[in-house]
Amino acid sequence: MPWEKSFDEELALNKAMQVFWKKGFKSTSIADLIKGTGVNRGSLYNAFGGKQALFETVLVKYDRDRRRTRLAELEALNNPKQAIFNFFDTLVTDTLADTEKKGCFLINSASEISNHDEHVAGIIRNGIREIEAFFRRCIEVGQVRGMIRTELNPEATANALLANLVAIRVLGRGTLNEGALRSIANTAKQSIV
Amino acid sequence: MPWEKSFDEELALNKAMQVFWKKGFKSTSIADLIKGTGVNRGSLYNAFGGKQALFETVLVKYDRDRRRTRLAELEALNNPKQAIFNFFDTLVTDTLADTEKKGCFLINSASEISNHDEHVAGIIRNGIREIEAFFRRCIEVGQVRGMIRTELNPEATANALLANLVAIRVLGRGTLNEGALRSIANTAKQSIV
DNA sequence: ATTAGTTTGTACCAGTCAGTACAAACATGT
DNA sequence: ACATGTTTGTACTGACTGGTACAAACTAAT
Repeated sequence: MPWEKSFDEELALNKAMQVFWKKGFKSTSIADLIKGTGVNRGSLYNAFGGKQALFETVLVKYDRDRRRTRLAELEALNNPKQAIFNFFDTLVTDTLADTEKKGCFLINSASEISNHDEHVAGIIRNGIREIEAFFRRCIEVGQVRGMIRTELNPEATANALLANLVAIRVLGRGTLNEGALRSIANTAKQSIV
Repeated sequence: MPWEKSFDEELALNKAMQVFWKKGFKSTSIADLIKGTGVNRGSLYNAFGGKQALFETVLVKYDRDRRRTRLAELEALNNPKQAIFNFFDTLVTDTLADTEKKGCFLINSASEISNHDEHVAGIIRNGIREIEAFFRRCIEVGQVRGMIRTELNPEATANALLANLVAIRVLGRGTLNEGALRSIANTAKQSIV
């Protein structure tokens, strides 16, 4: 009967993710994916469909495995103010340590959103919206517990935090230096104390 | 002796700018540029060099004709607080009116900065730095004149304004809706009152 | 009218693009 | 040992990539 695949599908997806993450959809060629994953042409098309389908799979995987688990992790701290502080501290640390200047796959995709169809755009919008919702929940809970200023509008403040996140991710890929990035992260943190 | 060009070089550059602006460097093909400018292949290479050279020319032109003159215009108001308010109001208006979702050419380029060489990266960084410097000058002058809170750190606040600008430009291309964009612009304005 | 110096249009190049076709390789079930 | 049905590697497709070559078209000076 069937024959087992000679490659680890999960591993290949993760490697494909790295390639798309670093280069973006348009700049990634099938040849790049073959090289990056080690999976040959036939198997790649057989297992994942074409470039578009693979990108979508990998973006959803990123959104599920990284963004979602990361936010759940922070929310599990059960300390909303610390969650937001932790978020921005880690954000800057990661950005500075990221020698490949990959940034955030979701936000990178958002900035080339016009290259994608409505379905992918929906995945992106949803991911971004959930980040904003995470910030909002943190603020609301923090306010109830008296850890965050109650005069803040949770919605507006969440949007402001989102804006700072996006700017750090976009400009952290080679435009701004460490000092400026830290400054923005600091503004984000100060906005809720 | 020589023969006058049959096309308006300035006009062609502006049309080429539109194409690169909308699609980005990597996604723009020579065929796109020929169609967009109306200039044929031979003349295009003759007048502007290759794709890379044309992009650089057009980016510098944008930086000079748009970013620089816009900031000079605002600075000429001689009312720093109003300049910043005006900046963010116009920013949102423009973003919402921008049916092509082009965003800002400079910031678009910053988000694909890894596709470019060091020279182009320098142009981008310089443009961004000058925006930040504009914000900083506005804040410092505003503080001297008692129009802006003196407890604000001009540098940090300028970076925060820059962050809000970038987020509106990036997420305004199809990720966020009007309400969220206005919310971010409002946060920016509120941060200096 | 001839010449000189540019510009213009088109044909062409080699390389790359995403995607397909398909035979050979293969491990399992009989 | 054989049949089964999937996986794998490679050759190939036609379209597109950025860029070049070059003859024809052209204007201005002689």
